[in-house]
Amino acid sequence: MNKSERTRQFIIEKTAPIFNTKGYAGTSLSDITEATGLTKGSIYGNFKNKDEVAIAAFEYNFDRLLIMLNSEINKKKTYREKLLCFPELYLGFLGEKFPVGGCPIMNTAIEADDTHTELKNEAKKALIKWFDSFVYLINKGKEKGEFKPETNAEDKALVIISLIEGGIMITKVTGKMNHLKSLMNSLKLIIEAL
Amino acid sequence: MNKSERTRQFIIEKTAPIFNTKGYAGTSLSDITEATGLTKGSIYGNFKNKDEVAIAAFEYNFDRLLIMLNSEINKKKTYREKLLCFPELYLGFLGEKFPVGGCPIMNTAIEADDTHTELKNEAKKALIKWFDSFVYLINKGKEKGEFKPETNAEDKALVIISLIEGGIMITKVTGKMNHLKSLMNSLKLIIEAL
DNA sequence: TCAATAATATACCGAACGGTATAAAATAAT
DNA sequence: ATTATTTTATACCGTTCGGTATATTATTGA
Repeated sequence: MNKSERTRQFIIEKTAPIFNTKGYAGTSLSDITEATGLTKGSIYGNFKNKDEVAIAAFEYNFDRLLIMLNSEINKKKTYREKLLCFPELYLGFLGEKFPVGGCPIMNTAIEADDTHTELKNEAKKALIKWFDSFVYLINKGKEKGEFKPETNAEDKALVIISLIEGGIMITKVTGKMNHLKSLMNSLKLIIEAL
Repeated sequence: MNKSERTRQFIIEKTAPIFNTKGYAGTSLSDITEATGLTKGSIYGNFKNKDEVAIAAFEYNFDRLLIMLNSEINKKKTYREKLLCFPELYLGFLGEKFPVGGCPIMNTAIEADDTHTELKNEAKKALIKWFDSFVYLINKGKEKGEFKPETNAEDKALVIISLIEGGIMITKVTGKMNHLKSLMNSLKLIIEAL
C-alpha cells in the first residue's frame, strides 16, 4: 500500500460512520475534512468528488458487516444454525460489531431511492447480494434435508430481511429494545419452522 | 379558513411529496418556493423556519395515509378481514392512494433517528400510533373469538409493520414488484394464522 | 368605502456549500 | 543525494444555503 492508497483507506474509514449516520445529503465536505484532519486538497487528490467518497464509504460499511456476519456463520455446522446466527447477532446491533448509524443498506436505500441513482444502485447490489446469500443458505439446508422441501427460499429470504430491517428501524426510532427482542424471537421461530 | 390558514395548507400540500422523496436535508427552501410559486417572504410569514414546514409536511403525509387505510378497514366487518386489508392495499403502494416517495414513517425514521430530534419524535409518535392500532385490532379479534387466545398482539403487530416496511424498501430499491407480492403473501398467511 | 391589519414580494445578509488552480511539501525512483 | 513525481495545503471560485428587514400589496372588519 503506497501513500495514496493508505490515505484513501484512511478517509474511507473515518467518513464511513458519518455517511451512515448523517446520510449523503447530510454529510458535508467540512464533515469529511474535520473527521480526517485533512484539507480539501487532500480529499480531492484522492477522490474525484463527494459522490466517490460516499460510495466507497458505503461499500466499506457493507463489506465490514458482511465479513462479520460470515465469520459467525462459518462457525456453525448446520444451515439452521447458520441462519439462527442472525436473530442472535442482531440483538446486539447497537454494539461495536455493527456499523454506527444503523444498517447501511436500509439507510442508503431509503435516502437514495428517489434521488441518487448511483448510490441507489450500490444499495440495490448489496441488498441482492444479501438476499442471494439467504436463498443459498436455505436451499443448501433443503438439499441436506434440514428444511422442509416445500419451503420457498426466496419467500423466506425476504421475510428474514424484512424482520431484521424492521427491527432496526423500529427499535432505533422508538428506543424500545424490547421491540427488537420480540422481532428477533419471531425470526427465530420462523427459522426453526423452515 | 382565512387567508393564512389556506396558504399554510397550500404550502404543506405542495411540499409534502417533496420532503417525502428528497428528505429533510435534501429539500431546500428553493424547492419549497418553486413548488408553491411563492417567495421566501411568504413561506416565512406562515412558518417560522424550514423545520416547521418539514414537520407539518410529515404530519400531513402520515394523516393522509392513516385516513386512507382506515376508510378501507371500516368497510370490513371481521377483524381478520380488517387486517387483511393491509397486504391487499400495500400491493398498490406505488399508486396514487399512497404518498409519493414511500412510507413517510420509515423515510423520516431513517433520516432523522441520529440527527434531527424533533423529526425523529414525530416519526416515533406516528409509528407508535400505527403499532397501537394493530395491537387494538388483534386484541379485538381475540375478544371476538376470531383469533387464537395464545396470539401475542404486540409480537404480531411488529411483524406486520416489518413486513410492510421491508416490502416497500426492498421493492423500491430493487425495482422488483414480485418481492412486494411475495412479502404481502407472507403477511396474508401470517394474518390468516392468527 | 376606507382605514387597520395581515400577508406577500423584494432585496439583501453572512455562512456554508462543492469544487479547483496552484504552490508547497513529502514521497519514491535513480 | 538528487531529481522527478506524487501528495497535500492554501487560497480562492461562483453558487446556494437558511433566514430577515422592509416595502408593497391584498385582505378584512368597521
